[in-house]
Amino acid sequence: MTPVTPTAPKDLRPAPELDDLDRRLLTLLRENSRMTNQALSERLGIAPSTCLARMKTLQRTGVIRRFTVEVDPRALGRGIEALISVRLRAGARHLMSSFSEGLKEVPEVSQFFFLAGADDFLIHVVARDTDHIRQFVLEHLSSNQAVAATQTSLVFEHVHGSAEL
Amino acid sequence: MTPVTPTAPKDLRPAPELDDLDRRLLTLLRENSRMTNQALSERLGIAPSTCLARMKTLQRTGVIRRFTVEVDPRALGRGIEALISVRLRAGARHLMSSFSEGLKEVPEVSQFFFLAGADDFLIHVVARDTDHIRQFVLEHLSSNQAVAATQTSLVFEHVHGSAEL
DNA sequence: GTTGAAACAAAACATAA
DNA sequence: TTATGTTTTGTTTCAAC
Repeated sequence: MTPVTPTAPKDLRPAPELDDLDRRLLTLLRENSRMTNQALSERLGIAPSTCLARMKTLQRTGVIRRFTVEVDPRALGRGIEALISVRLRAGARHLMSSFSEGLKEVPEVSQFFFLAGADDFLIHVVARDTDHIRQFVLEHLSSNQAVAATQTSLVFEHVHGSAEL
Repeated sequence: MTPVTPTAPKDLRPAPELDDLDRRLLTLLRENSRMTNQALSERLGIAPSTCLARMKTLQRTGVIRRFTVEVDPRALGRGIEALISVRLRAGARHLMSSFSEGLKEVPEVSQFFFLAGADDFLIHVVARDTDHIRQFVLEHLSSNQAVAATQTSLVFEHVHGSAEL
């Protein structure tokens, strides 16, 4: 029996218990991850040393995966986005793992999902224009022996959730 | 004629020209947005003051939308993800805007896309378990008069792209 | 657009409570 | 967890290039 997840298995370490303070800290960091430790501690009403200790624990235990930045795709000359659902040939599932590793490094790929259901995965791509998307599909999907079918939907708007944790 | 995008229109300000230095700076920040200005300037081979000036410009012009953090959903007791595609009733398109605003504030909603194509949008939700997802669909989608149909796919794995800019 | 130097602020760490 | 002290490191401004 092969595992369900196609790429490197993740730790199944039980989720560390987060208290209300942790959640408020994560909420603040989600809004602005460059806030200084001091500013964070003030907003939380705790000592800077405590705040720092919390943050380190959150990083060490993997609750915080990384601090990152959201970039406007248009600024990078990537004004168009698409979602591409992909179905693999029945006999080609074992190729998903290597396929996944390759995809991750393709500049147009913003994120992708492995799915349970009719389609095997869904790729979110960010590109210059529709020709660029077509080229992506031809080069990285259609030409792949493992791919049975693809379906591309252009994205009118992409919204990130902003709810509290 | 109503606009295509259902939520607040975005600036159509032309993308500011980014040079190689800007792109390298963004790449570094994407890997770790809490790197100090000094460390960033060293990696780029420029003075700290120059690095700071670049970063401020990127923020001011909207190239950098926000500094944020990626949190492991499992740590929040949200161990399961799903993608839900939604088709609206033909006469209900005018409700998309208010629908969108509401969705953004629902804690389970990680992101969503407005689409051109057969489906009207696609919602990425993060939940405790499958019951939680079912409850989300019932409460926020099926019960909505504007929704004609939904289709839920569970996510086995969610991968973020890590290609250079 | 870039720089270095100076003044200021914060981080990191240890320690003791 | 906090408060405090010390040392090291980083931020920010600005005049000058």
